[in-house]
Amino acid sequence: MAARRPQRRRRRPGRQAAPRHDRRAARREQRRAAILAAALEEFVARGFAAARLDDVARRARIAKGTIYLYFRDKESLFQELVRTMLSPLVGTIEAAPLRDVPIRSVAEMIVDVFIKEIYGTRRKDVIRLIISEGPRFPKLAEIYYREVIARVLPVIRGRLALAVERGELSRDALARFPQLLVAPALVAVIWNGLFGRFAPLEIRELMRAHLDLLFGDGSAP
Amino acid sequence: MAARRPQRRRRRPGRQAAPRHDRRAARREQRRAAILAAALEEFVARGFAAARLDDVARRARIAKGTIYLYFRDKESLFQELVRTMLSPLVGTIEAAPLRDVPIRSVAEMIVDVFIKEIYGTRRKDVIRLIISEGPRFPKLAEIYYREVIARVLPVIRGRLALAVERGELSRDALARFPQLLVAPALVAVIWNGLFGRFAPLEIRELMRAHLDLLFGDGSAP
Amino acid sequence: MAARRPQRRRRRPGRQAAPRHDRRAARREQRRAAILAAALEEFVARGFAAARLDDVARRARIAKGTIYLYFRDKESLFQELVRTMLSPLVGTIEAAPLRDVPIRSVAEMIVDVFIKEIYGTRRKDVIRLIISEGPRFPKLAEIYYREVIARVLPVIRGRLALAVERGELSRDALARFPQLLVAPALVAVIWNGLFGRFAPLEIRELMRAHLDLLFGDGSAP
Amino acid sequence: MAARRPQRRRRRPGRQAAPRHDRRAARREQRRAAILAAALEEFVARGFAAARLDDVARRARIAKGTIYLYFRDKESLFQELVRTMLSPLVGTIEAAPLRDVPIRSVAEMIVDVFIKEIYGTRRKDVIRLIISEGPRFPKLAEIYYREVIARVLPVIRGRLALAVERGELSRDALARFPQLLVAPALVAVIWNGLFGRFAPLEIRELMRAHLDLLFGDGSAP
DNA sequence: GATGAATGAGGGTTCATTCAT
DNA sequence: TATGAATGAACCCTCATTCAT
Repeated sequence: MAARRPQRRRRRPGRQAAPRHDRRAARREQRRAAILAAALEEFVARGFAAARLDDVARRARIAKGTIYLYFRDKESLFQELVRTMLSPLVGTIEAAPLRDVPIRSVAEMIVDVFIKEIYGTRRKDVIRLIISEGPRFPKLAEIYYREVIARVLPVIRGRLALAVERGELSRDALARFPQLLVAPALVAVIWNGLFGRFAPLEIRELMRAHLDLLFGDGSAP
Repeated sequence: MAARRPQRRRRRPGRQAAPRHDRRAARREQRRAAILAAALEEFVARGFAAARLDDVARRARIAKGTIYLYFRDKESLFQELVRTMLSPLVGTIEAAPLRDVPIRSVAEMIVDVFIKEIYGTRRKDVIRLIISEGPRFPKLAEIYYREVIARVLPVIRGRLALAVERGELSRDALARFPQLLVAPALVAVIWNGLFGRFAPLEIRELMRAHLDLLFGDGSAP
Repeated sequence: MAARRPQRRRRRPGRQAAPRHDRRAARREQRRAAILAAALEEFVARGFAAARLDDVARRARIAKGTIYLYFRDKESLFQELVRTMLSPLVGTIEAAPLRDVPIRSVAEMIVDVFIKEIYGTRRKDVIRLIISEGPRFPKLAEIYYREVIARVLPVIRGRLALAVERGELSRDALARFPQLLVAPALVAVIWNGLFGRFAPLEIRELMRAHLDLLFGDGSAP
Repeated sequence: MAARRPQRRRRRPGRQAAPRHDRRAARREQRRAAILAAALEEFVARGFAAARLDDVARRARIAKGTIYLYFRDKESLFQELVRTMLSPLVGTIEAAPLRDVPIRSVAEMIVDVFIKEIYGTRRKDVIRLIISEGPRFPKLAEIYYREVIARVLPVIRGRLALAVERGELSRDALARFPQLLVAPALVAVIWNGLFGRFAPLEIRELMRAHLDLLFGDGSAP
């Protein structure tokens, strides 16, 4: 049996179902993901400056030097982390059929996405990281703005403007400041990160109350 | 009897206006303030971990070792900074005559205080610091919660509950989640810190729109 | 079966005499030794507190940080130094065939070992270090007591007790206080460390005189 | 009564029983002694390098700067400490009527003095300090040698030589190496400093055994 | 590619010494 | 003379980055 090991390593010529190239690329992608996952944990736990690449490497079960084969330096790793975590989310929003449902449902959808895809995942920690480190890394804030905010906000603002046009909304306040829609959700992220131990803030209740204030709760005209 | 105390402190009139002891205490307070001011700049600019006490000292025009005559260590300096910056604000809110004005005015007052005393000052940076560093410094979050949140929030919540009782508010949403009142203002602090260069958010406009959503703008029933 | 282990270690003959792993371990051991040697010089020259790891590194021709790859911290380096220097000596004493030679020869052997293996080597400096720093590093004194004193002393005491039993010694003074045997040698170490410049103490002469006092010099009955 | 305080400060002209000068000198001497006492504690507890003048000052209940009014610097303070502690002892030995008592009594006297005046007092700690720090402070070792060793040793050696001459001693070993007389006592100081917790060494018993070995115990010829 | 030993700049903290009061 | 605040050099230790294997 031990004699077979060498054979496994030599590939029979002309038979590769998956070419060596692909398998390498897959392995590479796997490693990259492992590093990013490890980096997320460490950056979240300690902040950018205090996180140690040594710990990232250990957590990803690779050698410290290997990180530099995948990322130029610590800051670059951080940037890629943010990009990787948040970009997929943008598609979800952009693809949502916002025009075809009542505005209150649109708002509920957006809040739901925030709660499920951000508050309920590690993404909330990434948001916290952006808030924390953004001021020190202009490039980070810029990436986030360009790749997330600048793509999501106009979509939402557009739908809200349409709602005003259609008479679904009697005021243009929300259309002018779409941030008002999710502001409490963001505050919940921060609040629970800081004060969750003392006075946890139930984000679902909070947002229901918020939406009731914005749209009425249906119980009364 | 109490009237005599001041007399003991005054030395013979016309000899020394400020005795040596007082002058020292004054100088000490001045130095402490200078260090705190310098620390604020550096912590805001670089975050806690990356800020260098060397720079704090240089900025305060003192020697590095002098910092340790006023603060036990870097973390202690940070804590004192937060305490010093935020505590005075609490009194303002606590002392406000909230019960005797209509609830919309109360809300406007609170928003005004936030805009003038936080957004318009260095305090907004302290808030940002707390958000950034709080998760890593449980003690910091606790201090802030105990000394600020836990003292201000009940006052506001109480007034909002009273408003519900009095029929000033038709829903109890705000009373249950007073955070909804200032959430957008906090978001404005964060937003402008991150994206002010790309898309500044006018906090006054934002909060007027917010209050209009909550209370109506008076233009329409 | 045990015979196969060596085979597993030897790679194919004629290819690599020393596999990479062994070479690394050897290099590691070499470095460790270099650091310990450098630390000995510096600690002896300046004492624990005043010795600078910077100088240790320079002397060992490595970077400052490298020390921390081999030793947890300064104190740990110090402890390892003491352990490394003294432990090998213990075996020598334990293995000596004390029971089969006359007690005077035993005493001479012990004194010889002290002179050759301690007084004649850097170990005397380590002894001085223990004396100097022991009171401040209880752990150090404990290590030394447990690993050296507690292993050597009973052996010597046992042999002396046997000598009393056998009638080789007419008094039990030495058996009760074996320290009396080497006390002058220790004093010589200290004396020459302090006053060698003014009045060197010839340890061989001193110890011969000492043994003569204890056992007689054979010239007279 | 309070009115008298100012009067106490003004001295009535022409009446000083003790002139101002003397009282100042006395106070000065007192302070100096307090500093030395405090320094002894601190140097003994932490060693020269690790002792902090801040602690010395606090212990002496003076300001840190005041130390520099009495001693040039830390090292100078250390030297003066050693000098002050040991010099008085020398007179005791020099003045002892060594010639008129039997040599065994002389030896017992010397041992007694060591036990009472060194082992039983803080002087043992000073001895330990000299052993510890001497190699790093040649001046210290020199002072000790010149002021203590060089004055005491010849006296003892002389008496021992006389004993040989008189036939009180059959060998000249002790006369040639008077250190042999007190070596075990010195070892006891060191031993108990290091290992007292594990295996205290009873210096009186030890020295009695030692003297018995040197002179016989009288029980047998 | 992967490793992990090695590097060395950098920062928090201490403390002997100075000096204005 | 006495004080104690202030200084700043020094030193331990960390960790991002490099590089020989």
